[in-house]
Amino acid sequence: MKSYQEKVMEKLLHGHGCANQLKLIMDHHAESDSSMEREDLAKSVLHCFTDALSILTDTNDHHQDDDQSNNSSARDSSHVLESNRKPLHKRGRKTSMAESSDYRRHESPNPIYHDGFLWRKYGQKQIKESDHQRSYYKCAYTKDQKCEAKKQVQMIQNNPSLYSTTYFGRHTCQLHQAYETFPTDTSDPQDSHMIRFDHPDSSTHHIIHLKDEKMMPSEKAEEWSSPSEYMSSEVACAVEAFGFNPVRTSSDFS
DNA sequence: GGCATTTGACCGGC
DNA sequence: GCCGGTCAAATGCC
Repeated sequence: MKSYQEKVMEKLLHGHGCANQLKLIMDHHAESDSSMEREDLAKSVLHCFTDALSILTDTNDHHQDDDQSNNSSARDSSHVLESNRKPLHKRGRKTSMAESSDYRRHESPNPIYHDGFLWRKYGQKQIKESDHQRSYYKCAYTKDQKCEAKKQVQMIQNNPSLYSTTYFGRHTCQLHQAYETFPTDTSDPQDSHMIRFDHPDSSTHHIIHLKDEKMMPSEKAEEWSSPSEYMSSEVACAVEAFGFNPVRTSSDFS
């Protein structure tokens, strides 16, 4: 019996082969003008990715169950006594987060912007200069792995709704651990997916929000040399034109 | 019961 | 004193 990794690899290799065929046809479109053949190949690629995602989704569900039982014992052993709480004078801000040099901003129509990390909400405030409340999130691994990444989410526009997500600090948590517990519910037809690309010579990053794109497993993205190896040619061309490097992918589950 | 979220209070910077 | 960021008890959900 095949393991789920083998099943996923089989699907991905098939999809990769179909994508290569599609690319060849598109490169030599003068010789072959079969739109039906291209459409079939595109469907095959999409189908392979959908199957691979389904397998991963099922597997993730089992991993989450395992993780929950393992984490519960870890939490018990790291139980913090009441007397170990931070003194009151440690509370409150030290410096403005917006004045921090290490922050990145992203705007999205979706308030629940999934960037591949797990976040825990720790506050919400009505901001004077805005009509909308601002939500504060910490990395879910703040305690376990002393990850100090944070983000703020705030609605900046009503119609159409637009949310600003500002990131502070860098994740020091183990990425693979975050992905293993990352929900990947693809049952929703409105489901959308995102890819993050870090620019090679700067600290900026760019995020592509993909509707109806089926993505590959995030950990694979770092192994590929070209975006065309794991995403649709349309998106890959756009990404390669920008010269960005793929870093990670994620999917919405709202 | 355990977990995440909500919410009011607290804190430090300005 | 105002404001934004954080804490932690209360609350809700599963």
